[in-house]
Amino acid sequence: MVKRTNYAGLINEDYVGQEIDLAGWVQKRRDLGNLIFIDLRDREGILQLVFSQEFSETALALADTLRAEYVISVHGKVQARSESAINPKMKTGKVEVEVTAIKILNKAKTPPFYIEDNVSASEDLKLKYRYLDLRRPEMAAGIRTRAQIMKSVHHFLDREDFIEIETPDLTKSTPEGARDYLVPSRVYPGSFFALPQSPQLFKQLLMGAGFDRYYQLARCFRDEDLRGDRQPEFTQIDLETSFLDAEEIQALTEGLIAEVMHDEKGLDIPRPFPRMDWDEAMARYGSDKPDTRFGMELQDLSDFFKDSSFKVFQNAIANGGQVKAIVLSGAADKYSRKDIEGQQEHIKRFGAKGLAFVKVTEDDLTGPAAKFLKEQRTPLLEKLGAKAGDLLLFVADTKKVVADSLGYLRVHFGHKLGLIDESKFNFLWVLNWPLFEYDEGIQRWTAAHHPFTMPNEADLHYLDEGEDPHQAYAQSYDIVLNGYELGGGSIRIHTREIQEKMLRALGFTKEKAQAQFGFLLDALDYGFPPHGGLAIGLDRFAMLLSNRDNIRDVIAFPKNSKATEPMTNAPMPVAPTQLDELGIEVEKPLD
RNA sequence: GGUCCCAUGGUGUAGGGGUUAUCACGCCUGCCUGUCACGCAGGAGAUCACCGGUUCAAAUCCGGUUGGGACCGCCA
Repeated sequence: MVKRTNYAGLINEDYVGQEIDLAGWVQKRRDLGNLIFIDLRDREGILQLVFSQEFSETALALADTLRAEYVISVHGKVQARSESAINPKMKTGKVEVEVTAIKILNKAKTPPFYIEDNVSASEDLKLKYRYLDLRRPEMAAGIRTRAQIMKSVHHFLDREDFIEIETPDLTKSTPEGARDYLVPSRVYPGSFFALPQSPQLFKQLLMGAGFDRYYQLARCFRDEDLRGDRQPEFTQIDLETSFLDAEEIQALTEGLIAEVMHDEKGLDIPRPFPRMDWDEAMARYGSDKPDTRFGMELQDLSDFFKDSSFKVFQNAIANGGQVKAIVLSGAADKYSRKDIEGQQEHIKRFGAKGLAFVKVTEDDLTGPAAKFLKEQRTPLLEKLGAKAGDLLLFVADTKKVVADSLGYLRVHFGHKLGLIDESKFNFLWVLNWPLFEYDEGIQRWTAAHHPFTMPNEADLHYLDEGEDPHQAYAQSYDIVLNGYELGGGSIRIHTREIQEKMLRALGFTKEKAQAQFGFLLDALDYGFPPHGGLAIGLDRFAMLLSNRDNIRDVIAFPKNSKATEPMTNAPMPVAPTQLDELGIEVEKPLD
């Protein structure tokens, strides 16, 4: 086989006159009889090849037998196309290669879907033939964006004197957090390793070991149901530092992100990034990861409607809830009553009992709720900054239901109304999270971030016996990008005293705490430095920089939404002998 | 665990009780020397996901199963 001299996708006018050797896939054949055009595709792009008896009779004959996705190598001369033959839609459209020799390296069956961007094949089919899907330029681009990010991260953190350290994948199951993926131990039947949900405790222990600045592109595993931005295995840009406070860690993170944005997008993101307290984010956006590319903020009308004749509003307020609204500017005529009632169905998922709405006309309000609000039209519009032509949406309920519902509607209509500038990258720090959150399912308080998060200094006393720990806020911070939680971190607890208090507040007895986290508690006794860190979701970062809406698109071999892998058919039942060795008996054999 | 949606040639689809099962792309054959969504002529290709029910008659209606997608719960 002849050595390839160039990538097809990189050939341009500079190469005119040169003899080159290319290798790649047949994207398209256009057979005009004694003149055949082949679009040759390789990892860098597509280039037109010309076959004619003028250049080679043999090559022309072989070109006639080419089909889509055949793998070929060619030798030929780069020529400028005549003015009328230039294709402005192609990067290589000013040139073509006159082929004097061709070798068919392999044939191909007709692929089950077209190898081109914007294919409409089902997700399932594309995953089954993932190696074909990845041939599509937009898919390859996502994978390469991911690689670029990793490269920038290595460069930046290496320059900042971080030490890359690997932590175990076979580790210990922990009761807090997500469901573990378990790995049975052959040597100790009945005992299991767990795959790490994150390297959290190991990286803290590395601080205890004195490494001072650690990082890792860490694979993490969580056995929970999937979403567009969640896969059971994913990668974190994981870092931890000693002796830095939250602001210093944030500044460092901003440097890291700015470098990635510069390298990958050529953008200079202004620093410092905007910051917002968690309470404020929830109040203004109904979300702990607000998309700040557009306004339409939630406005609190609880005081305004305190004495309202509208019973729905009044009752919600009397029961300790809220009334909030969003203003859809100029949208009064864009949506029918039916459209809005459709949205009402959507927010029932969040527990909302209803969605009140009015359309603002020149001197009136219309819609089902109008009669209750008409009298207050002028002060209401003034309070909301609304005007004729606007559509007002109200939700009256508990604080959480109001935030979830209006938070969802804000994002939904923000997209629908085209308020979002898709070219923007709005980074935002969300600070001062609650230390705990109430888990309705198991009826107890759990760590909002994780159990090793340091409370705010002023809130430390809430962890004391007899106090209400649930009022405490944490020294934790999330980095948000365009409405996605890109990453998060915190200052960690570095004394045994506070860590024990924390575990007690979470319902651990002293014995259980020692059994589960004894290795950490003991380590804290041996001169543990103050420390903190953060982890960024590499998959989400790559997804957002590639303008995709599913992290599958930036993972070479992802799972489908049912947590299986259609190409290899994993997971699969295993041979009984394998189970015997592990001392495992399966209740209901699957075959 | 729950809710909603989808399943028809290789791919995307039309069809909502009786059809020769629609169309486009793709595929195959032939013709064609400037195409790039090539063109022209012809052709092949579908147990309408599976099982059961209703009916004289089911791709179509009903029930279930399987597979897939989105969301809630769950998950940082």
